Amino acid sequence: MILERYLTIGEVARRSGVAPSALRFYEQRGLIEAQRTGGNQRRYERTTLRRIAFVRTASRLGLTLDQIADALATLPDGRTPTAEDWRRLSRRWRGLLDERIAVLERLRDDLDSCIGCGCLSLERCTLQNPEDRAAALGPGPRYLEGDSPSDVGGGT
Amino acid sequence: MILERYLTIGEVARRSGVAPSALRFYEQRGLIEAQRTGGNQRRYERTTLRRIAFVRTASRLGLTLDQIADALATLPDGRTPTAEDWRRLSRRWRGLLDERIAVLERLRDDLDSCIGCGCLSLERCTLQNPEDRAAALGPGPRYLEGDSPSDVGGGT
DNA sequence: CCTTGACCTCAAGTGAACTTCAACTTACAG
DNA sequence: CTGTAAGTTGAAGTTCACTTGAGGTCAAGG
Repeated sequence: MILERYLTIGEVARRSGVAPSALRFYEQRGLIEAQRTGGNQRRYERTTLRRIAFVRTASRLGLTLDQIADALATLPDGRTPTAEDWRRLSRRWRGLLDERIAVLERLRDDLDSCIGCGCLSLERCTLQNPEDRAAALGPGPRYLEGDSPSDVGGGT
Repeated sequence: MILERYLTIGEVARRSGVAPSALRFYEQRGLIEAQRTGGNQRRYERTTLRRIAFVRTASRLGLTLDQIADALATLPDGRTPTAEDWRRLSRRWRGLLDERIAVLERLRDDLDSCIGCGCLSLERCTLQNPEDRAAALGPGPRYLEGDSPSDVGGGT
């Protein structure tokens, strides 16, 4: 007999906005877990929704799934995490966000001065400073946020 | 034009900080071009350095190479681009940057209020608002679910 | 002439975060 | 009991921006 009402993967997907395939993927990566029915189907505890919320939010902030897994590993083992547990983890994002905003603002200022001269000179322009590159956005294009940048890139 | 000193791919790589393999890749994607020697080696015009600077900077701002190619396509055909040409293109980045910064700031504010409660609640938390999410990641995760997670009141 | 280092092409690999596919199996309403 | 929606697996595919590797050529100095 099932006292607690567990959630199927479809229910979790609907309520979290995360596709079933992504949930399976998260499980594979050790981010979430599930019970199984006799017929091998996943059944999620309700607290998993909060865990997924954490993962999605951290992901939006630009953390990799590995980093998120690390953060989740600091949660208490035996018991269901409390609000304070989640608070503790979330607080760490604050600094990260501040940093990223600062990097973008610096980039914007540099851009302003470069628009002034139109140079994009490799020798002089701050925009071309390789040191900044590491700090900027990590590898590859991370569009953290949505813009359909197509209206800037031109075309269509 | 015969007097112009052309640059080898290695020289361009050193001066631009972009790896030779990346330069070949950019060429393949139509972002830059080069003359060839009798022995089929690339020789770059000096103005190519500025073009590469543009590509790298736009890339740092989060534009895809396709979008950058579109932008470059608006440069005048016949002549070497002037400082004003580059200025015109760069100006369009300004708005993009502003937008991105604004989004991150909003996210930070939301985070602040969420840290207050530690909830990360799917029902209440702005951070979990699916509308934001659609805008969040551009290409990539596609959810086929059209449901809003606002069903079932009581919750956890 | 010979060696060495820079260069060439094309194909395949990388990594992040998923999605899609094929080929089943399970859960449950009627 | 049966039809079917929803679930299962593992492998492979996707996108982006490159890098790496194999196998070969070119340019320049001694």
